[in-house]
Amino acid sequence: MAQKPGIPKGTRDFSPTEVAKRQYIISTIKHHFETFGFQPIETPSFENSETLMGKYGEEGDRLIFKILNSGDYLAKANETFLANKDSVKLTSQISEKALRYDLTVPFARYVVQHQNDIEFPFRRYQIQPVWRADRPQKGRFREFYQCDADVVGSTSLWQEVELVQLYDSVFATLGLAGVTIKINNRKVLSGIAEVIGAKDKLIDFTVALDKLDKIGEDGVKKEMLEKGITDEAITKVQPLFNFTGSINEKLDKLSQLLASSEEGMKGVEELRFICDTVQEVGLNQSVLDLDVTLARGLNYYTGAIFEVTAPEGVATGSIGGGGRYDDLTGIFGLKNMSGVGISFGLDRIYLVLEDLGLFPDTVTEATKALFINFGDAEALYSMKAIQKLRNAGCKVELYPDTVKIGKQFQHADKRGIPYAVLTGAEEMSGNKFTLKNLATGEQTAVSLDELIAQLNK
RNA sequence: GUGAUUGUAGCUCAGUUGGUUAGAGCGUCGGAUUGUGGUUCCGAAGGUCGGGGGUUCGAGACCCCUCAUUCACCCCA
Repeated sequence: MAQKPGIPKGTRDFSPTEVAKRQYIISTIKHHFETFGFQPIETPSFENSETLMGKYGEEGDRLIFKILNSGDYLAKANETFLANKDSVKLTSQISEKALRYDLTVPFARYVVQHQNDIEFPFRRYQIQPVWRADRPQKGRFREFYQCDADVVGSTSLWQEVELVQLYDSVFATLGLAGVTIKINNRKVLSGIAEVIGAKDKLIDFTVALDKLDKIGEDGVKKEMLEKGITDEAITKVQPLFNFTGSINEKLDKLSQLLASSEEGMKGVEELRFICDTVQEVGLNQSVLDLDVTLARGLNYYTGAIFEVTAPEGVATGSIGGGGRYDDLTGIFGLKNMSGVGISFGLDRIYLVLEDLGLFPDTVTEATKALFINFGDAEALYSMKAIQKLRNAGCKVELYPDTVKIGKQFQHADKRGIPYAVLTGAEEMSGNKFTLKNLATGEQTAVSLDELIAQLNK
């Protein structure tokens, strides 16, 4: 028991079935990315630490997996830091590389590094694992996949419109009804903070507001007070706690609230354009909703903010998120390069589809028919047919050992193989094959051509 | 990082106030059944009770430490 091998917490092995299901989601997402004109890139699993550190806030830095330097890494370490157990300072000396924390920052690095070879606006997608040194819990892993689509080099709000449509297309194809695409705008949040005179507390303010549906109105107010936001300011945002109505009604309310804030009004205008246009064009299945409490942790967003939540009743956090970032490449020295992107949380989408039983049966089907092995002569006869079947694109295989027929059937059954092919002396003499449907039990004698036709259906 | 939770067979779990040789279901393997599986019946294998220490005549059970697990918070996909 105790000696049984294991894997690090927050990581997972994937069985053949699980991989098949994951591939199904990935290929759906990929298909839609390409339909929308995005091109794939890949970046390394690990980056130089300075590329990642400081981009996700203090909390983010703590959650980045650092890679120890090779060789005698303590030799160069500062004695004082070591003696004082100053982990933060020591880390920067003994670790120069780190596992990527998301795909957006490496993408920004990529854009800056390859700016002369890129034709802008550049639409790229990227589907790769990322790592976070988090405590795992439900729907939360230390290694998980992100599927990102971003556009850089255009400030046009048509990009935001398209990204909403992209979300909608993917979830419609996956058969996931009742998905809500929530939208907000950083400028609106900034505007609110400005109007209530808490502009310096923007982050604290938004983080608290974001928790409204979780801890309730009183909880949010309490947290805001703890963070030093005044009673007076909280009174001013009172309307936000009961912010209901249609998108247009909400936008009108926001206009009144933010009338004195230039930035806030800009945000409202942006939201109005995106929402109006999306409604005009229409969505397949998803619902677009304006949620002023939507904040998201990443502080590099400057315009639109997106978050996608699973249908009600499914216990999972958000299954996607994204937004507009006007200056992400700025930190790497490339100014005026606005980008906007969205991300799909593969692992969480998997959990939701599994929960709702939305994986098509065909996803996990592998081998179509198993040839029963009666002996070497029969196996040779089978193998000649198998070669032709495979050339014709049929997924078939021969049971490798001459064991009891029952056992071979059982094997096919457990593998979920739908057909068995029997080739004994009888079949060989008539140049036939006995094809048995394992679900119904019915079996028929067929020629090779008929076999190919049957198994290719 | 904070607060809880649970560790007994491959899996899911029983196990009485501390008391002989630690059980069940499912799964695995063998047989009934040498050209017919998924049903049924019979049989078998499989355990350092997470690890270490302690209390006791006696510990799976009680105490301490430790490791692992799951969940919530922080944060986030």
